[in-house]
Amino acid sequence: MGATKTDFYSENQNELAILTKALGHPARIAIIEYILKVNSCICGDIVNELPLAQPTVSQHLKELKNAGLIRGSVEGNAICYCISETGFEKIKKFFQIINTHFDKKKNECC
Amino acid sequence: MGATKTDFYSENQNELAILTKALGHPARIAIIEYILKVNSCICGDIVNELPLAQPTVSQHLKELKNAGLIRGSVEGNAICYCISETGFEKIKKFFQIINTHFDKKKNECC
DNA sequence: AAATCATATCGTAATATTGCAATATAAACA
DNA sequence: TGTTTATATTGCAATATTACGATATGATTT
Repeated sequence: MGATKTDFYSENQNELAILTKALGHPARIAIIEYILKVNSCICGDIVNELPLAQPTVSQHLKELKNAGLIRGSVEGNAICYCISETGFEKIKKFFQIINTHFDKKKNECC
Repeated sequence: MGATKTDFYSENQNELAILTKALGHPARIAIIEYILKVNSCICGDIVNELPLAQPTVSQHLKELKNAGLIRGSVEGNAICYCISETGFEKIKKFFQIINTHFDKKKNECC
């Protein structure tokens, strides 16, 4: 018990869940919004922006990176983070399907 | 430790995190996709569709409903679930901002 | 080479989530 | 009224997440 039955679900379902789960924390939403604002930044910038310790921010960045929502490139002794299109493209497709649902069927419901 | 510092983040950030968190599980993605396919259904239909016990499905439905992603209306002794626009509209706005980011700045990055 | 700066990793405590058996609730039907 | 049907709630075990201090790594600067 307690462990998600990942094996049962489709690859696409698991992938989508990983992406949305990565966004499912206010700190990570704040990080994404901050990067959107400044275009690119380093870990230390986010530590100054959020009420979290450096290891915590580093961990959140790791999760966003693993999900494919941000990208990090070595820039001297720092690491420059920016938004990655690959992850967001996949989520975008999912929401396009939902929009189609509302448009076509007008969401007729009980 | 261990508890999210909800107080610090903006209402919009917390709300977005709740919505994406609710989608951040393959079972709940599967439930949303199933409802999209059949338009509306009852809890028992999902129990037959997924490898999860009835209480587990009920719990996932509760989370999706609390987040505002689905709606449930009493239909005799069953409850009819369908997709709710309110929740998805909020996520949609967030992704529109991200799309603007890619369009305008062409995501110039280090 | 030593100090500094930036980030990652480790270890751990607090908390949250996942899943289910058992049980409760509530409507429909015989 | 008793039974069936459909869903929700409770309680609990297993697991996962969140957060941070301490520490490691690795590049830059003095």
